[in-house]
Amino acid sequence: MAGQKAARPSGKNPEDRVGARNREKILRAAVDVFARKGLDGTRIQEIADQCGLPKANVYYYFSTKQEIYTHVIEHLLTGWDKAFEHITPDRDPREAIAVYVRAKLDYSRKHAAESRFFANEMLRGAHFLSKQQKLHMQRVTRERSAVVEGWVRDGKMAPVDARHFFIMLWAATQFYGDFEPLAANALEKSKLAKADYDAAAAAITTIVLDGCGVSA
Amino acid sequence: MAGQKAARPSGKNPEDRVGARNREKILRAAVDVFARKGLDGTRIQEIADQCGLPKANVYYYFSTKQEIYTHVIEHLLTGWDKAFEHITPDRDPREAIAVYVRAKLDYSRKHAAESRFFANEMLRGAHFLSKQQKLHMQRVTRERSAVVEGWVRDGKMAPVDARHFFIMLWAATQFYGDFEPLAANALEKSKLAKADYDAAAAAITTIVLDGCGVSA
DNA sequence: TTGGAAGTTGACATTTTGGTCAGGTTCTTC
DNA sequence: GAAGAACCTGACCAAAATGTCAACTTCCAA
Repeated sequence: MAGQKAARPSGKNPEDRVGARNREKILRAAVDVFARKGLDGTRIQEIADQCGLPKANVYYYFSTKQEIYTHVIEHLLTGWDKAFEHITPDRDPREAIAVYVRAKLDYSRKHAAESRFFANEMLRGAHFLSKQQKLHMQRVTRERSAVVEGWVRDGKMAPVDARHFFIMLWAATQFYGDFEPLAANALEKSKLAKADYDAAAAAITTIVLDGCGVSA
Repeated sequence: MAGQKAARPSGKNPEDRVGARNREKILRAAVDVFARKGLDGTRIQEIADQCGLPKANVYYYFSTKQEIYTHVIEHLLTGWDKAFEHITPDRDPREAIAVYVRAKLDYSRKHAAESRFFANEMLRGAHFLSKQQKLHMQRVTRERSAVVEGWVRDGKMAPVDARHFFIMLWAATQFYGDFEPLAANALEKSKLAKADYDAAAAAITTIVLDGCGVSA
């Protein structure tokens, strides 16, 4: 009875091999558990349970817990700069920023586990990010900051510091997903609904674009 | 030789007793370790090492790890609403908000461990916050939101959603301390200096107060 | 069809760690 | 100065978790 499993496409090409799919399964489960419990709080047994594999089988694919963790990071960083693609020179800044905020908030809401995992890793000092990964993030940030700086040069925006501007947007948009309990508590709700994210998007966009209009 | 320790004021009043000071020492060390490692990542032995007490002595004062954790939360929440005191109805909103941002960023920088500990707890779902503590935070938020709403009514500010406004300020100001590696990386530095916090304060204040001045 | 590679798994060895305890010292009070 | 409270601590223990292994099944290519 060992090795019993659901019907699968017989593995002609490597991507279809049982191994590839099991790796995926493990990684998916791992994101979730790591996000909730952190690296040390996570028990391999729990990852195993969550993806319906025996623990020893998990160890067949990954030799240590840290190896799983590292792979998860690698996996996640692929989608990190996705929302940035809305920030392009040809676009109207007003619209581009609004769309960016929406996209980020959407990601925070729909991929809360990934987002939290990432936040957790940062909170811990980002020890598991490779030099290369950091450089990638730097490059992407630099590129998109240049776009904002271009807008400023063209007189389409006030002269804001582009990097701090992005940091502010990251912070605001991640907050709702990552620190959901705090945000919900502040809004006096037990948990956030989609409507709250919509309100957040509206508020952030308004404030960032127009300021809070205080009389000078 | 057991019980050997430095000269101390003989304990006339309870606050001076060895116990009180040791509890403090343990709690101080605990904030630091918990902030770096999280609840599960923290070994009592490490807290013990950090405050120069044998592990068994730590257990003399606190019977479980969670008890230490809970005490730390209690301890921290005392200072949570400190920065809020700048938000008062009689003040000019422009100035009050600027000062608030400064104060929060200052706290993030100077008490990075506390701030991270708190973020960590939120990230994990705030399981260890008591109902009472949540209510306290709600009340404080509600009060200060009312102040902002007052400013809006008086025509001193544009009609922003006060709660989301505060959430945004929390997010932005905590980010630099809590996610230092990410912020530093974005600014292409190895670590943040005071000057970076100053720049952050300036940028946040400008953006929030005046918006990024995009042409409508 | 057959041989080796890939995958599976229960049981086990090892290490780590939270927590206990008994026997001590030091402090305070009367 | 004596008794009891407060405090200290090395040596343990039991539970839990990581990681190993050897025997097994399934898959695939020739």
